Amino acid sequence: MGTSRTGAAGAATRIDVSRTGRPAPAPRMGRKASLSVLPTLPIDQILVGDCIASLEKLPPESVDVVFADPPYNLQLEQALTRPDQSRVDAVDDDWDKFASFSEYDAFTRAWLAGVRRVMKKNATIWVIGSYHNIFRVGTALQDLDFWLLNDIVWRKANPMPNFKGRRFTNAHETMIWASKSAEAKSYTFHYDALKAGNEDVQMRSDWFIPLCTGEERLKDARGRKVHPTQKPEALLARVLLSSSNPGDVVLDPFFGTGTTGAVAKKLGRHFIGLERDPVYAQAARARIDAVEPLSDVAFAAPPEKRAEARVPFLALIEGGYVKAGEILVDERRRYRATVRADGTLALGAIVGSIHKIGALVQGLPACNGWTFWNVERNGALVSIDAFRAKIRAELAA
Amino acid sequence: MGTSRTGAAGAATRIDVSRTGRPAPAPRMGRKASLSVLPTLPIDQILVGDCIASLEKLPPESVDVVFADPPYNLQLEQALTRPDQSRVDAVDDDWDKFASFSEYDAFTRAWLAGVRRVMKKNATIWVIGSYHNIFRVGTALQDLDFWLLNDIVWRKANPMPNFKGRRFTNAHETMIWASKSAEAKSYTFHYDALKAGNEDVQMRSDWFIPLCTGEERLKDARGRKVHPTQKPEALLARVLLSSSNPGDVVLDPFFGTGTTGAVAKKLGRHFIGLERDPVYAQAARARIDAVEPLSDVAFAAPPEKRAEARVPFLALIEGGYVKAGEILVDERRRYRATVRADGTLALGAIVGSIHKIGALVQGLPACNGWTFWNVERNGALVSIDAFRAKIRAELAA
DNA sequence: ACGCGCTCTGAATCCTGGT
DNA sequence: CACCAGGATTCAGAGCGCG
Repeated sequence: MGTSRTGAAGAATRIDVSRTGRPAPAPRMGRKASLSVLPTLPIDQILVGDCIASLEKLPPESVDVVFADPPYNLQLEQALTRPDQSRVDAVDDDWDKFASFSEYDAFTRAWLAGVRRVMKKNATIWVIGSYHNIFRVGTALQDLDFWLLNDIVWRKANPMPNFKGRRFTNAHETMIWASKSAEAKSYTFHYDALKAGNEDVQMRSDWFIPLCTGEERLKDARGRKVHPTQKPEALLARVLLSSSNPGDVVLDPFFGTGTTGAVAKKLGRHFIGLERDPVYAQAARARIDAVEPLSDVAFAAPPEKRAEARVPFLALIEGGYVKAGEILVDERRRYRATVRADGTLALGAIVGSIHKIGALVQGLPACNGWTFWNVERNGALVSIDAFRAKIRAELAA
Repeated sequence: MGTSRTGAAGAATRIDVSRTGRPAPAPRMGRKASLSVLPTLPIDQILVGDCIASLEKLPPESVDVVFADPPYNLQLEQALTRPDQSRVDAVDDDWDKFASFSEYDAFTRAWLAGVRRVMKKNATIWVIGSYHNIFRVGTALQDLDFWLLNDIVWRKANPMPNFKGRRFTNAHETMIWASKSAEAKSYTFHYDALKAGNEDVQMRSDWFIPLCTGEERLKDARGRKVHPTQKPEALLARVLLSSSNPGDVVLDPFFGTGTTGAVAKKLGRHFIGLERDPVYAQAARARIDAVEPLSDVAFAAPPEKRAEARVPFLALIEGGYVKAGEILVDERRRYRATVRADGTLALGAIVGSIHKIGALVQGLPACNGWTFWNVERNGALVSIDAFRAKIRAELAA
C-alpha cells in the first residue's frame, strides 16, 4: 500500500480500455459517490484505487470468474548475488511488505470477502501464490466457505536457480481454483476441450509453462521491466479457456500490467481490472488496446511443447531398473563403479555423476555416461541408456 | 478413535523392530510411567499409541529429521484430539460435528508443537498433504515459527483420473520442507549429491515419482491393500537422502505401515515410529524386519565441497607449487598480481589475500581467488586450485 | 544467412566458521 | 551476540555483436 494513489481513500479512477481506443473518461466519483455502487458494471475497464474499496462499488453476484495475483509477502531480508557477483533484482516493492502474518491474513481475508460478494453463484476463483503466502490464502479461502476444486502447479520451464545451493530450485508456483461454495455444482469447466487439446488425455493439475520473458515482457522507455511479477499469457489463457465462456466477465483485483485483461480480450471475454498504481494501470491500458481478439476458431489452447524429457539417472533407481549397490561397467569391462542410492556413482572415495565418473576413469575431459555405462543382466551387458529409453516411453504415455 | 487400542490412554506399546527379528517386548509403561520421559531414545522402534502422548515421552531436541503424513481426509477426524488432549469420541452420527476446520487446526497445531519440541536445533521437518489439508498445515507451521525452506510437488506418474470430468486430474501431492526456525541455517542438505544424481543440474521443487503399486504395496492375506495411502519408497528415499545423514534419527509421527522405517533402515538411518493402530504397527514391523540395508558405499554421506579442508594459499608456496615473486593472472590474462612470500598478493602498493585482490581488480564485492587466479607453466595457464587439490590429496593420504 | 560466444535476467524467504 | 573474512555458488533462454 506504499505506492502513490491518485484519489482520496475509496475513490477510484476509471480507465476505459475499450478496443476503439477512445480516451478514458475523467474520474467520475468524489468522496460521496465512492460509497455507492456503480450504475453499470465497468466492463473492460480498469478501476484505479484500493481494491477493497473498488470491490464495494461493484454490484453483488456480477462476475463469472476471478483471477487474483495478490502480493506474496516474500519477506526478503538481504541482497542476493549470483555466483558472478551480479545482484538479483529482488521484489522489494512497498506493496509486498507486511508487518506480520496476521496483517497479511487480515488483508487476504478482506479482499477475498469483497471478491466473494461480487461472484455469481456458480463463479469460480483462481489465486496464484508461492510457498510464502499460498498456505495462508488457502486457509482463508476455506474459512470463508469457498470450496476448493483443485490446486494447480505451474511448473516453470526456466526458473531462477538457487544460487547458494542451500535449497531445492524453487521451480513452481501454486494456483488454487475454488468455487464460491460447496453447493455450487454448475461452475464452468471445459473438460472435453481441455482433453482434446491435451492429446486426448485429461488435463492434469501440473502445468509446464515458461516464464514471461522476451517480447511479451512489458518494458519501459529505458528497457526496464514495468512490473516485477508479470505472468505469462499462456498461463492465463489456460485458466480462462478451462473455466470461463466467451462473453463472461473476468475480475482481476490485482490487475498490475493487465495480463488478465489482455488474454480476456484475446479470447473474447470481458474483464474488470482493479489496480492501485496508476503507472501499472496506464501500461495495462495501452497493452490491452493493442490486443486484437482472436477469431473463434483460434480459441484453442496452445499445445504444451514437449521437448524430450531430461531423465536423471536417479529415476532409473527409483523406477527399479537399476539397484543401489549395483556395479556399472563399460562395454569392455575395463572400468567399474558402484551405484549409490542418490543416483551418483562411487569410485572409491570419489562420488560424482555418471558423466563425471565416466570421464574420470577414462582420463577424458567429458563423457556421456548414458552410453558409456552398462549393467550385467543374465550374463550380458545392458546399456543404462536402454532403461532411459523405457522411462521416456512411460513419460510419453 | 476408530481403531482398537492395546493400552490405556497415554500409554504406549513399544514394538522393537531390530533386524534380529526378536519378539517385541511387552508393554512397559502403565498409567504412571506414561507421564515421564523414556529413559533412552526408542531407536528403531514403533510406539503404539496416540502420537501426541507418545511425543511427550521423547526427550527434547533428540531427532534429526521428521517425516509426517498426517490424516487429511476430514472423515478421519475421528482420530482427532482436542486441544486439551482429550479424545474426540468416534460416534458415527456425531463425527461430522467435529469435522470442522478448527478441530483439524487444533489437532495439527498440537502434534506439530509436540514434534517441534523433540527436533534438534538444525533438524528439518517434511509434511505431505493434498489441497484438502496442506494449506492448514502450512499456515500452522508458519504460526509455530517453523521456517519454510521449500514446498515440493510430488508429481504422480500414474494418478487416478477424475472420473466425473468436473475437475483437473489431481495428479500431485505437496510436501512442505521446513527448518525448526529461521535462525537454524546449518540444516542438512546434500546439494552436491542431488545435483550429481540429476544430470549435473540442481534438483528442482517438482519431483516425478510413480505411485506405490505392485510388489511394493503391502497386501493382507486376502489380497487387499493394508493401508489406503501407502507412500512410495522412492519418495521417502529422496527425502531422506537429501536431508539426512547415515546414522541420523528419523521420526515419523504417523507411521502407518512403516515406509519411513523401511527406507530409513535400507539407507542406514535410524527411525522412531509413532502409530495408533496396532494392525498397521504390526504390518510395519514385519515389513521393516525383512529389509536388508544397502551396502555402506551406496548410502555413505557424500563428500561435500563446503566440508573440505581449508588450505591457506601460503601452503602452495611452502609446498613449492608457486614461488614467491611469481605473477598470477586470470584466465583471460586481463589482470595480474605478484605473489608475496607471506601468501598474500601484491598489486602495486596494495597487498591482500588472493580473494581480496581478485575482487579488487574486477571491481567486484567478492571473488573466489582459488578459481580466479592462474600461473603460467610451459606456456599454458594452470589454475592455483589444481595445486590446492594436490595438497588436499596429500593431506588425505 | 548462420553459428558462436558473450551478456543479461527471472516472485529468492539462498554461507559459515572463527574470534 | 556481532563482526570479519574465507571462499562457495546458477539454469534456461533471449538478445546482440561478430566472423
